Amino acid sequence: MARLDRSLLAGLPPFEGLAPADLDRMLEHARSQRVPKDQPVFEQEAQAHAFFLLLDGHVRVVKTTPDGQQIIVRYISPGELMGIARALGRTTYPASAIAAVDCVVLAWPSDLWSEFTMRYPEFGTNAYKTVGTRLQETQARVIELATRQVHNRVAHALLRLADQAGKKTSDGILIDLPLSRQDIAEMTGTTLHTVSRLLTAWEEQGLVKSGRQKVTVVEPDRLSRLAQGD
Amino acid sequence: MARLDRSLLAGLPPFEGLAPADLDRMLEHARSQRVPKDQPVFEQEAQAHAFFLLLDGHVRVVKTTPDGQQIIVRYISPGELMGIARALGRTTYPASAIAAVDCVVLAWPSDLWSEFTMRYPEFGTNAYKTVGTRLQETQARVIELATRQVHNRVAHALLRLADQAGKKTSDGILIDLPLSRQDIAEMTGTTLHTVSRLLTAWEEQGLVKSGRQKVTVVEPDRLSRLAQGD
DNA sequence: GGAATCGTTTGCGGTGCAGCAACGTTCCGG
DNA sequence: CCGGAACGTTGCTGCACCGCAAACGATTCC
Repeated sequence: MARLDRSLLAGLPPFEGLAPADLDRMLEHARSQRVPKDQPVFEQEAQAHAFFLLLDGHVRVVKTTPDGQQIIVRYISPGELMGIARALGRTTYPASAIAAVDCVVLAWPSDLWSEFTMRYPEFGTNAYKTVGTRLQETQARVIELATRQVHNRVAHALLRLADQAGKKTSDGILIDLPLSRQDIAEMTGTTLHTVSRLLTAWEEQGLVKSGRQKVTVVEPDRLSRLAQGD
Repeated sequence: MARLDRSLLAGLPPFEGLAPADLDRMLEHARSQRVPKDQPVFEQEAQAHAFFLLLDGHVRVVKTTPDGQQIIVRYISPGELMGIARALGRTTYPASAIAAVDCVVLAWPSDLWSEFTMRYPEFGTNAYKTVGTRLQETQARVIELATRQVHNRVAHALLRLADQAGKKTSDGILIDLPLSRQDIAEMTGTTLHTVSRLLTAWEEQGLVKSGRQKVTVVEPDRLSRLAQGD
């Protein structure tokens, strides 16, 4: 097991306000782990034996319906917790988490969850704040699905991704993870065909540039208007 | 202020596992309040000065979009907490809560939230479990909106309401609160027109009976098949 | 370097559902 | 008891979007 450096983690949201000594104590129980691209960190319905912190990379959280359709619930960025089934009062994972690129994660046994939240209340507070935030985000998504059209939702999804995983380039903001039309469709509740048509149309208007598993937002402002308004 | 009887509250989910003496201490700070039908318990964007427990009645939690569209987030039943903005790390209410019928609620000042969750950890645990449950429910709704057709969603919504506010009658399960076509539409992300068409079609097939602001589920099983399957 | 695979594009047809409009029905208040 | 408001129904029209199918480029793997 690699030696864990406290200084890399002290600033992260889940550990905000936590005493350095307590952070060290938590890290003693953590296991660092590499997860290659397209490999699962954890899988839907499996026993939640561990919870995780993403250190590096990007993770796709996916729910599969009984009839096999997939929905991308969210993308996890470095510094975020995931697989915190215990915080939801569950013993199994409600979704699968797939490494979108090669990732590094920290893993703790789920048994430690209640101990951590009790012994380190700052951590507990931060964790529950995360759940609260995700509830609000998810509710916003319900609203969007119920009231907005596909092109609004796709534009909004691209903006969120650009914000979350964007990398400045000469062309604009490159979404720095492999992102297929199918992925975008599963984020927005549509089909890859419709996404493809939208992207080619937007490319003609100079709003975005896109290629195989790759999207660059060229004009965030105009895209933002597309997302909200009209 | 009416005298509050502990025995009426001890069994409720939010107070599960809480010592009777602690429950009494919490009730000392509570204010009981009548809310007439169609009146707000709290309103979206307003300062979250209080959190509530519904004692009697049914409350509609509604979000209004910037452009004025409304979405019914959920219905609250007796024994449930609501307006717990503090648990989400917010200072304003993310939605409005409207009494669907004459209601009785218990109200506590929001300032007591952190005190309660710290001093009575069982209450804190229960409250955060509520948030976790709602996150899962909301995510299930995202899946449904993204993958199922309108008639599936409407059927499912009716079944949930029947389960939550159903009253056995000779005809079947009456949803025991005023429920307009518009309300159902706002729960499922469609229009009152489509809901009306669906209900008349289902009435012809003997699945439901419905009238002005009133729906009775006659054949839950067949409706359930409509909700999931085909 | 050629074949197989995967992601993408694009045309075409079909349809689920929204939007509008008109009308009917129930309820309520003066 | 009457008039109006609120809720519900229903026909028609349109179109946003899906689903299928076929073809095309880019990648990967022998």
